[in-house]
Amino acid sequence: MPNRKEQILLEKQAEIAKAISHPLRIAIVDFLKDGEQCVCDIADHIGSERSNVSRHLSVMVNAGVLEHRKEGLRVIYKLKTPCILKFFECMTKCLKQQAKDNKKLLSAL
Amino acid sequence: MPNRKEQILLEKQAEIAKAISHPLRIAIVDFLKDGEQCVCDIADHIGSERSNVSRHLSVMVNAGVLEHRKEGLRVIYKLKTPCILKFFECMTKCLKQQAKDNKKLLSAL
DNA sequence: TTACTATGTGATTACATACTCACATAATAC
DNA sequence: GTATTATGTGAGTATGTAATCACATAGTAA
Repeated sequence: MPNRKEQILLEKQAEIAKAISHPLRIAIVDFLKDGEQCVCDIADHIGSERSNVSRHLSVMVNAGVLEHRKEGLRVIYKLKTPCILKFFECMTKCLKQQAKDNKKLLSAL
Repeated sequence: MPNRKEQILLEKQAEIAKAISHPLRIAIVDFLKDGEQCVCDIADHIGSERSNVSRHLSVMVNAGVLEHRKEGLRVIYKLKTPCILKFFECMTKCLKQQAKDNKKLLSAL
């Protein structure tokens, strides 16, 4: 039974996790780790409609994962906090652990 | 345009992120960081119906975030990979960064 | 056996999300 | 001015999710 403050923290944390809980959004963040990009290049890279990509990007901006600025016709998006990349290291670690467990299970059969 | 292998990796990563992208699930993981717990104690602690908690737990088990074992009448859940806790450090860092940005913005007005 | 407890699941409802298409807006070039 | 390009958004649809209730199952105890 969390109190009001804890509840807000939980919701904020959930919002960040939710912001990257989609394959396209993970691909976008991974693409942006090498530097900022415009919507059109992001869309080309991940292979999805620009309107769809635009929506995914705004979700991540609202969660505080990305930031953007206008530059002529283009809108440039980039990672807001470098620590978001640590998520990916964590997830890769978790997946490796899972793979190891599966292997162990498999060889035990 | 990711290939098949990359696509699977993206989906797995998204599944892990999705597994903790809910306030109750974050509260559960946070509760379990101090040790394994049964469903009833988890439900009591986070203040939600057992049936609901049971479903949240199974989502996290399926994503490989938690594991469980039976002990008499109880089913005991615990964190599968300790690295999942690093998620929380990352998220807290991101939130602190956001708070700092907001403060800066506020004082600039 | 019966009674009780812990857990999980089917069915339902309400709500959220992802995607596509068409269109609006804003900046640029001519 | 018109044309073009990049981006974002409203509407619609299809799908997914969370929560609740009722019930089934499995283990325990008497």
